[in-house]
Amino acid sequence: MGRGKIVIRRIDDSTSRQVTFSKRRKGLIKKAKELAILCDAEVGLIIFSNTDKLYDFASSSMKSAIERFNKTKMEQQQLFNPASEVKYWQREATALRQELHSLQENHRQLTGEQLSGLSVKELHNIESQLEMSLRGIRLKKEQILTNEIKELTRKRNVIHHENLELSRKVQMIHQENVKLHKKACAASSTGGLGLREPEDADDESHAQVRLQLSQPEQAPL
Amino acid sequence: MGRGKIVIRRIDDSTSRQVTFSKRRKGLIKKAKELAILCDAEVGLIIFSNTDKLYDFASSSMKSAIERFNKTKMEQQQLFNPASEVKYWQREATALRQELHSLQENHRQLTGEQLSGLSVKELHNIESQLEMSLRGIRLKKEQILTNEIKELTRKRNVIHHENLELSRKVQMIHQENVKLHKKACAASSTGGLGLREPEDADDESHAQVRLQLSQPEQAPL
DNA sequence: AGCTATTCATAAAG
DNA sequence: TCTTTATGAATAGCT
Repeated sequence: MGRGKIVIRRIDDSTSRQVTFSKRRKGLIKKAKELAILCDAEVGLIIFSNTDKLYDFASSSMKSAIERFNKTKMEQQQLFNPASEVKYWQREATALRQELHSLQENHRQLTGEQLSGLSVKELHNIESQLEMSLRGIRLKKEQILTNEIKELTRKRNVIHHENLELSRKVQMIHQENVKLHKKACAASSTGGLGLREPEDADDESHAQVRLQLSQPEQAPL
Repeated sequence: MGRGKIVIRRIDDSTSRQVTFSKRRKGLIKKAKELAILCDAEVGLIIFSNTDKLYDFASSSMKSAIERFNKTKMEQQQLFNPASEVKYWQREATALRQELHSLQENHRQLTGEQLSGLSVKELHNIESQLEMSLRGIRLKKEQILTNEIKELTRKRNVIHHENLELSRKVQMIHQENVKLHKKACAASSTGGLGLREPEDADDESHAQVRLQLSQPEQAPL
């Protein structure tokens, strides 16, 4: 699978050998990973370059792979002198792993990743469970949204009332000014000068602006 | 590198998984050998199938590879002396516990047990995930049911055809009997006795029963 | 390190 | 499992 076919024998040129090692090592580790995942296998791979550099891959852990290997080969189980504490932690890890696996399976089923080997009845149960979960999720979401809407409505009402209050005050001030103005006019006409009655002053024109908000309605739900 | 592209994830179907395992294991071991020869490397490969069967390859010997691995690792981080071995397993347990907790939380959320503290966005994501799961479940269920319906339809057709065949045979037998009966009558009238021509005998009356089934229709879906 | 022309590995089907 | 075949991947030989 290259520009040309090659014979499988030690590559003499050290540079080429190094390059090929680098490429093929990567490929080998990739394939080891794929095998472990695709086929649910435990894989341990140890590679020493001819310059004594170590590269390794283990689907779970190399320790696990080696121990399993030794156990299976029924060889020296005394390779690591097992203190009782070690055994304790090993058992702990085994138990946790077991629990993890069982939960992972359940999770895969719930996620719909691993549905083979399930009966219609089992599928139906999972379906029901998912439907219930979905109802729960939606209920919770609606609760949150409802609360947010309520809160917003409350704030809007507060602001609306503040606005009404302000409008009223502006109105009052405006009327006060009109009264004062009329009195002033009466006073000036008594003074004999025929001045044109002025419109509202520019300063006061904003009092005419009605900060009218739409009426708050009851929030849905 | 096959008829189609595949995603690297656990193969659900155990038969396919087994087939793929067999092929890829061979390929992996071949490449491990090639790497060892081409690049003058020491390679050790341990593979356990998900049925606990061991396959291995070592360029020199597995013992050598493992010992060299342990030696290198020990030099690197003293991992396998008793004191740090305890620490190793403690770390292992901690990591597993962490993974377990995270998965448990995810699971609880998916199940709708623990929804507090989630934002609407997060809830929406979970909702989408659940909807996808549900679609998967339903698809799978429908597949199974569709297959069962197909199978039943097939069987029904087979039985229907068998029934038609039987009806035909019964008809033939009936007609044979009618012919024989008429001959017998002719013979007896030649004999001069004015006997009344009889109806079909009781034994033959069942030949009239038509075992008619309703026409099989195409199954839905 | 990249880049292709090739060879290889293997997914799917029988 | 073994074979066949179509295709996607890996990689040998160059730059």
